[in-house]
Amino acid sequence: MARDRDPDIESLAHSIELDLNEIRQILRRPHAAEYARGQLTAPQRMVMQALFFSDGMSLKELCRQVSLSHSTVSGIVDRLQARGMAARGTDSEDRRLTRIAVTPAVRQFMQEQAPRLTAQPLTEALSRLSQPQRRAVSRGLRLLRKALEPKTDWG
Amino acid sequence: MARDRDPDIESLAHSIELDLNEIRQILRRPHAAEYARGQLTAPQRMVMQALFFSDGMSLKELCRQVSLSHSTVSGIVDRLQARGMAARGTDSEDRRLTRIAVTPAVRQFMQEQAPRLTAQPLTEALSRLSQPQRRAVSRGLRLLRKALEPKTDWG
DNA sequence: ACACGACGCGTCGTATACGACGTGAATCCG
DNA sequence: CGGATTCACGTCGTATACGACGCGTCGTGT
Repeated sequence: MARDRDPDIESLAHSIELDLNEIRQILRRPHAAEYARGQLTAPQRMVMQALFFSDGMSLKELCRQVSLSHSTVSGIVDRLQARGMAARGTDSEDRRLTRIAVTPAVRQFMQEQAPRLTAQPLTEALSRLSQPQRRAVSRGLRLLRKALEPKTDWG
Repeated sequence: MARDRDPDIESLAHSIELDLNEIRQILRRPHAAEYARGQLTAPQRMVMQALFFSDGMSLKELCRQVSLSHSTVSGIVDRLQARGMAARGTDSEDRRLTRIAVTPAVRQFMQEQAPRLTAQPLTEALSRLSQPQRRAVSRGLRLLRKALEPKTDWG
């Protein structure tokens, strides 16, 4: 079983793949333009947002929050650090951990700009939808994510 | 108007962003493992799939089909070409166009492997869902994509 | 015929994005 | 208590992914 090659599902998978590609592309593009002044790309903004709402966290925890591999996040933090927007420090409890946090100087600035850190194109797009439509989008994504998660046990 | 900062929508946008990230990550990972023997990454597979179902197409058309910028696709075709799986040729009608097609040698091989070119993790995930759930996923994505598309006119 | 703008493509620089590997620190265990 | 294992992180190599730039080609207008 499960080897039954269902053309309908495969065609649906293809169409979903294209939708995901286009959504990803649209979400990536405006960010670079919108935040060009702040020099923040979409992933950088996500990392800064996660850091801002905490007072320092390990790289591992940061990876979990943004759903990216540690090597990717490490590179992002590198650039953030080079710009003086984030700082690395060794945890005093466990010297394996790296404590990553936004710099105090930036923290003040972020406090005012925090609302602008949210994904604007996405927010605007959602605003154009009705409440039931928004729920449909959210539900569809959560369903897909759940179905994709390997560890999830589907009784 | 439209400047009313709705916390609900922003929170929803954040959650949707996380869902999209995780979906993307899951879809990217298994492909590398699944098609490691064929040396095909997910974008390479998409390009090959598009090429296979046509007898040569321009880079522009290829970009449109996979929703990627021409510079990205150009690089992917470079690697495909280096492996001898795709070929470039100049169009005789319009010398600006580059005619991209799968090599005849690979075409024979692809004919047998074509079914395996579909996104397997996605297909399997969708198989685990019921028909109404699949429709909910599809509908949610289409809604989001439509809402994100800038050119779309929303009466 | 011929500048000239529009178009398609290749390339470069930069930023993701990941797996694999190495290093050092903490933990486990005999 | 010392070796093995595990863990967190940094780094490397490769592959996306994009905008910007430049080149050659086409279409247009005069």
